[in-house]
Amino acid sequence: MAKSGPAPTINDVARIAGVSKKTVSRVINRSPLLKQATREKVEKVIAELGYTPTPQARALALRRNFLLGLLHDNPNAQTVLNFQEGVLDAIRDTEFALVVRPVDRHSPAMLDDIRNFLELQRLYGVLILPPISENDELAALCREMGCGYVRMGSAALDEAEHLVQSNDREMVEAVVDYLVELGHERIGLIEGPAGFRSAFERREGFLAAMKRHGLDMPSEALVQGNYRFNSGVEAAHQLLSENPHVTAIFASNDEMAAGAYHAARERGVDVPNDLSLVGFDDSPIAAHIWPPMTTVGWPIREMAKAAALKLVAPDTAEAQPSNFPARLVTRNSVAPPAKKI
Amino acid sequence: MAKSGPAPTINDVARIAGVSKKTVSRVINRSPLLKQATREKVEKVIAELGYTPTPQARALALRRNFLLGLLHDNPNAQTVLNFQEGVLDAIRDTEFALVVRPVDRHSPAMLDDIRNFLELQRLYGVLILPPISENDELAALCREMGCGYVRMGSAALDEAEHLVQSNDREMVEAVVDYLVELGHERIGLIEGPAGFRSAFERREGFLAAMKRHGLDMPSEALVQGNYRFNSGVEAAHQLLSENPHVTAIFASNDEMAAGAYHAARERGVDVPNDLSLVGFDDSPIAAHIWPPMTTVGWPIREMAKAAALKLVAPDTAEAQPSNFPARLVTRNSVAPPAKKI
DNA sequence: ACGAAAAAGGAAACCGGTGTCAAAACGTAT
DNA sequence: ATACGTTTTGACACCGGTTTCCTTTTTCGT
Repeated sequence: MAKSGPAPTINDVARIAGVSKKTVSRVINRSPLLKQATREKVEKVIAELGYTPTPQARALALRRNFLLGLLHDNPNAQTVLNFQEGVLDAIRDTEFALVVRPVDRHSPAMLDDIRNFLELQRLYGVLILPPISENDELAALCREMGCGYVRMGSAALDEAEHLVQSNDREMVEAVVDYLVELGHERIGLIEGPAGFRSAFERREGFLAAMKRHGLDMPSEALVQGNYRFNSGVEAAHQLLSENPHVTAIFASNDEMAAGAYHAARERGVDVPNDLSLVGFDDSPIAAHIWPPMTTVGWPIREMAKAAALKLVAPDTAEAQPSNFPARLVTRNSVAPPAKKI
Repeated sequence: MAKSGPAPTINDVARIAGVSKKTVSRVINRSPLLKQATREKVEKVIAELGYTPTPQARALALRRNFLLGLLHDNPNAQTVLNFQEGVLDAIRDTEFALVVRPVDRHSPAMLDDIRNFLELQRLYGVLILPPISENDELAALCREMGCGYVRMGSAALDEAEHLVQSNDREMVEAVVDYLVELGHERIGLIEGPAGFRSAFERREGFLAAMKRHGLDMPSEALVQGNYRFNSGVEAAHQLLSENPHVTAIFASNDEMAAGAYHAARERGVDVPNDLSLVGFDDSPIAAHIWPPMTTVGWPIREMAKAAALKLVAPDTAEAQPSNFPARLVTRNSVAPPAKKI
């Protein structure tokens, strides 16, 4: 375990073991056409020297590197971090590493920034998180740059082969079923911003379920937010002003649902007794708010792992599911409606 | 803007410009000993071809790569993400990239994992976030591996030259001053776990300020948590049971303060009228909880940027501050105490 | 106009791995 | 013992940059 001086190279190993570089390379790469005795001899030297091949030399020789990129626009910090962990699960004990790249989807220079980034780093592949995963120009850019990619999505996008998808729509339907089962009939919706696939899917799921149950859905019971806390506050105020009889509200994500808590408190309406609230995402705020929020949770980490495997080991990835069922996380923000008015 | 086929290399540029590789290399590296005419000729070809040198070849030739690592143990998702953004601010438009590595500080294999990681990736340097930045063995490991590092800390650690530090202690004193000014005299403390430098500093700051104001600090008014939400709930229950006269509680971080909200609600005590609560960190939960929490906020992003510059551009970093003043973020979880009992 | 010093540019080796292809070693049939 | 087909190994070029060192060109004083 000599530990100082420059790190040993393949040449050192070859010289000491009395074989050629190529043979050492074969040992490293588990080539099957090696005599057992030779392999062991070389492995012994490798162990003694503590030799590790450098990824940069391999990258050069193989004309590809071992870097995965994560492109995201921070919809939710905990989600992003969980995602990072999931990717790490997939590439742990491999030579791959994960480089992160937050981007600003509101910047007109976003695509150019990403182009420069890809040009400079020559990544093996990138994982793209919603909402920018919905950007088709970005996907086209990756293809043009010869960079592998996986788009995480909340619905079927066009490039099915690159997508790890999920089933937002049916989950929202399940939420409505659950509320209806408890007796709710007047349910409000705080939807997400226009242009977001997830917002679209969640709204459609909601509307479909309401229709299926033969429930009335007046247009004032649908208010749009932008996925942020403050918009949830405003949307809930508006919704409750215009629809005082609403007994439950579904918000397209937890941030906005938390905003609705806030608005309810300001109006003196009690959650869950006067008003049931359901969010979506199971972000940490859902567990920490009072009363703890009923929401829909994703196995984000598992999805991230599958997405990363799709890039780095497409063969094993085929054995992985490409659809990850979410589940309803029931906590205490939902109760049967108070008696009818 | 021809965009297909393999990316152009330095050889292509040299051939087309009619110069040698070395001359192209000189242009790229802004060598001063070039004739203006030659430089322009080469630059023109570079622009036409859209040539970008690959970092992996440079990495090999220069015997160092352009990867910064982020070692963290997710104390707070938003903090980690802000930190990532700050690092990106520092390395944007450079050839550096940021690779992330969540670790598990409770795993006995943590150091070995990190050793393997550093050995494999040969990073240019790593940024270490609290709480694992307090691990001296980890710092020693980095030194042994010849890997640059910066430890983010909430207090003066031994290796001053590697640290971007902050002033927890005085900030906590400011919190106490603020509470005392409002008339609070019986103030409880929920401190962080043993072994955390930040927890230590915050407790010492608290105790010093109490003493300075001549205020009594019975030992039952100090309860220990572990920086997590649930521990805050339990600690607050214990504290309020044993000290019913306490009018304010300072918790060493926002998560635990949020837990204290939860406990207060369970006990039917109103925040802030019956009990003032102050947290530390200004994490998103502080803004989203009801009523919004008064807390202490760090300029995390700026600190991250400074830390990254310290690694990649030590000279410019010297011009940067190494101490970043936090500020008290006053929201609505603090009120003057109810009339004395 | 000439020679010397300085400036500019190029040839070849090198960084640490991998691919190609031929040579060496080995086993077996004749 | 010889010939032949496999298996195992090595020599050498190459990936795309940088470095060292040397040659060519330019500049300048006299």
